[in-house]
Amino acid sequence: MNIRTLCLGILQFDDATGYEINKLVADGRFSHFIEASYGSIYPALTKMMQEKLVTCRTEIQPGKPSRKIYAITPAGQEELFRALEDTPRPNRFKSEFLFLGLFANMLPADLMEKAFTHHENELMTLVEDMQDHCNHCDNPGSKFAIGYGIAANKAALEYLRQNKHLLLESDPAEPVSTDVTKEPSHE
Amino acid sequence: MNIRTLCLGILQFDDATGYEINKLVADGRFSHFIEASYGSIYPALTKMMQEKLVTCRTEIQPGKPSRKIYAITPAGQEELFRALEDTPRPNRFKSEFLFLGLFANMLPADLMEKAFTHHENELMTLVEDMQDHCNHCDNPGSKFAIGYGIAANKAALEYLRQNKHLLLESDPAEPVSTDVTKEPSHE
DNA sequence: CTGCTATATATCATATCTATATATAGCGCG
DNA sequence: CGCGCTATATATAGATATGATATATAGCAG
Repeated sequence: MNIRTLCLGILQFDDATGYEINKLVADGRFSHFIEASYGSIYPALTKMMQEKLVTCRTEIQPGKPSRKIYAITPAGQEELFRALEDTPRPNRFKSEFLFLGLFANMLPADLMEKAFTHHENELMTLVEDMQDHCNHCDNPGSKFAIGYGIAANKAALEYLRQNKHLLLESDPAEPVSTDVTKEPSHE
Repeated sequence: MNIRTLCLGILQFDDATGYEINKLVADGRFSHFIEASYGSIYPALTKMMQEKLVTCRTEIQPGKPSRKIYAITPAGQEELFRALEDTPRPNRFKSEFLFLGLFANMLPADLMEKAFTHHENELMTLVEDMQDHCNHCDNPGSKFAIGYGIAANKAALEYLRQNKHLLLESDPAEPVSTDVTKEPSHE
């Protein structure tokens, strides 16, 4: 699945400008599926217009750049549904925060604590935004997707809260097990 | 955070060849942090060798391409820990499966069902592999990361199972049963 | 003995991202 | 009232990364 399919999919729901598509992919309702940015969206739209997969009407705005509003054509829909038949690629999850965690014992404690706090806030905000968004959403596919995201991120958040002590060597006050034979004093 | 930092981070734990780094990033212990592939790893290593951030010793194998084993230098460690001070970028999660879900009501039911089954199996395998991996893992940072992944993906899997009916046009009406016993249908 | 997988380096064409240029409007702030 | 900031809107250059392939050999299954 590529940028073309993403754009066609968005246009299948509603006509849009390149600017609007970018917003939807960066922040909005289409931000959890496929990555894209200006540099790929505008060329994709231009090319698909040449191939008659989309049409474009120009809305002149006095004093502002004209809005080029794209709409999907029947040929575009064919291409879209053809592409959707391919087995979707596996989910992609990448976390720089977790990468940082690999080096927890080699880094200053305050740096790690700052990172944990930051990440926790990030997850909280994300879950709240998604829950908010979920309420103002009627499309069942979107609702399902957001629900999926809420479930996964809530679980991650809970895991984070319950296990951060494993990397924040902070609370030795409450040792988990008393019959450990090995001295954990190394490093 | 970029490919350079990723490579330095891997080499911080152990010397490795470009081939091995690629394996670790594609499949292995370092597959949940930052994306990379041959085309970016080899050039990064070459450049970092010129900059003395890594060293390279060549191990000649008769009949096979020589192994170029890279090791991090003190300057490389400095660069690594410098880079780790930057606030990690937010987690990235992208799912083509969820994108497909947006069009559930426009696509053939069997296509959607196939996609759901496939995705469910994918998640199951992933969770199992991670649990397996978690047991044979001593590094606390790695353990934490895998635990995080297990928590999130288990929640996603559970959500999937409990909500797939929302997109699989559940026909909750009793279908083909000629038997009118009260036995709840299951399959 | 053929095909497949694994080891191992390397690069090319293509795709994509990041950052910027251009232009205007509106808003808050001192 | 101007200053900076944000938002709207298109577009692209340059840097970066991906995906596929080339090269070469070994081991294993059928």
